[in-house]
Amino acid sequence: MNLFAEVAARVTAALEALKTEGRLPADLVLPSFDAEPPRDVGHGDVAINAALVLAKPAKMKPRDIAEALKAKLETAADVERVDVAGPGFLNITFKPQVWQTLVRTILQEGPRFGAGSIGKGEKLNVEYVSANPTGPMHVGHCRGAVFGDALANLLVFAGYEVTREYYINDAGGQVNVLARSAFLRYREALGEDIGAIPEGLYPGEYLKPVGAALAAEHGASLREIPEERWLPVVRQFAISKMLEMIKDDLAALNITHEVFFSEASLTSGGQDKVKTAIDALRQKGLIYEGKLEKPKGHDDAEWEDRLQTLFKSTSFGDDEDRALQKSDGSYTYFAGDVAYHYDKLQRGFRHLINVFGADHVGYIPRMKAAVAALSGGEADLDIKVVQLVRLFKAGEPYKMSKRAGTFVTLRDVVDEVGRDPVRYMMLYRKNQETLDFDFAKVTEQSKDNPVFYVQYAHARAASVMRNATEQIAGLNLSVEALQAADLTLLADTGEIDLIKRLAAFPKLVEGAASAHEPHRIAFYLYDLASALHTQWTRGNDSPHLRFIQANDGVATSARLALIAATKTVIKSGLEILGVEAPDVMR
RNA sequence: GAUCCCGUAGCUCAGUUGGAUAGAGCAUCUGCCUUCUAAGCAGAGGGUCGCAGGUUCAAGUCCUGCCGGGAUCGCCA
Repeated sequence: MNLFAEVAARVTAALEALKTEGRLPADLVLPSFDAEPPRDVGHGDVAINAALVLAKPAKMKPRDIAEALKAKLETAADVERVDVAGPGFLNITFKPQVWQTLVRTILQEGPRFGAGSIGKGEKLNVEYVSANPTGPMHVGHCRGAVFGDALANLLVFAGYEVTREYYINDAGGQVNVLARSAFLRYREALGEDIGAIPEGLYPGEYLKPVGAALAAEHGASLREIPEERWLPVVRQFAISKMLEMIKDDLAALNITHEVFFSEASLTSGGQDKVKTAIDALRQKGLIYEGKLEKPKGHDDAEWEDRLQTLFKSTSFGDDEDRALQKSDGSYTYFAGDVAYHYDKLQRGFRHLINVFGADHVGYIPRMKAAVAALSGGEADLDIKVVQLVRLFKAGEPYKMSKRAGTFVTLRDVVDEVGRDPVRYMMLYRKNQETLDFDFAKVTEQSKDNPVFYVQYAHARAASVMRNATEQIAGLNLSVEALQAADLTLLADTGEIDLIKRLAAFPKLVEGAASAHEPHRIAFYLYDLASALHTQWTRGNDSPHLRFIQANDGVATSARLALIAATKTVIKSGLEILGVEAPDVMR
């Protein structure tokens, strides 16, 4: 149930009535308007701008429309009063029972409160992480992984049928580098002195077990054959080991994908899905052989004109057309990605979301162009870019070098600070904003770290429920009993304020889901936790406001109904973020 | 040279798709533990929303041009 959507429906009905009464032009097309919580508490419970947006098309003064609407809206039984304010806002103030009833609604709907608002069960694909299978996940991957996962959770909650995918880049040159690097470790495992790792190969220690496993499985036999024979074997072996490791790393963050899609599979087993996709584009007249112009900033000496197969992405807003085949005829990375997205479309997805790192921003226009071309404009692709994570240790920048193999792995971070703080911190920022991640601060279990603040609110709610049953004999805290509580006793301003924040949850979820912005949930939870802590402390100062009234089981039941509702919403929000909602703090 | 992201309180950042008097945390100052968990709460000070135009009933939010910081830029992935 969404209170604000309900009010919007009332306004629409009132406007229709005014049209049939001839007080608004009968042919008036109603523009979209908002019914939302006002920022200023002095402006009632719901602010409606309908009169303002209608003024021009209806050729009437906004305040006249507002007055007419006011007369319609203020007759509702649950409305305390309607004010026309400012240039023509309608401010509705509800009677307290609206808020009291909302507590019951939340208890009835439980974890479904706020869910299912916009997805309508439509299929939606979220592709995220997609790190190269050449080594362990480092902390740079972490943000995209957490963001994608929380976004997927959010969209599931909003009612989409979501598939989480990981695109494995197992077809390019870098997996051959991986294979040669693993082969070196294999020779090392056989007792050879391999010396320093040559330039251009991966130096990381994580390949040692792969080498050892190869030695255990193949003995010395691989060493006896030429590279063109051992390379595919070692490559396949190393990739699967790397994927195992990556899946373990993701599991440490509670992240799982339903589909791992192999780039190499596009052109294996006698098929060529890349060609199929290019042919589909060719049929639309979007493929040609040509040369690309030299980019402006390019060094003149190195430039050389080459004839390539190009996709006319400029027809879809890209700056230049993009190469699908290299001059030697092999496919570009982009060509494989085109084929992969063609495959997504053929699997019936019309809503696609890709999560990219900041280093891939230049790739966005061509990807959108490809999806627009392949789907004939039927599918939407949203590409979310997560900006860089800058590591700090106690305020000092924390340097890492990928070349020396001394990068901070995702696992290092999770082991050091824990899964919940990592996830919350990664989400407590807009995705387009660069993120400073300070080990010292995140490890600090202080108010500085919002995850503890929010989790503490949940634990505090659980604690109050536990204490109540101990202090009041025979108190029934089942959901059914709490629903039956006399909720008209919830009349304190702090209690009403807390309920109003709960009431905002469904609309907030809707906005976050349609904007693909999970961070809004994280910030909302902080506010909600704050409202609970506030009311708690008011009870410290004024004992009659405490949730538990040892001599009054009736009042206690009503307040615990509110606590239970708050606990439910905090838990729903934390589940979207993939963060635990503990009943006890350690 | 071009594209994308960012610019809001001393610092780190929100700002509900254009709403009314721009918010929170940290830091500073003043209070609250005999208490349902002080891992908490209340209050004060702190602003030319980078700059300049434009769009309209209304702009931190949309458009244009600058300034500053970051990322990216033919066949890598």
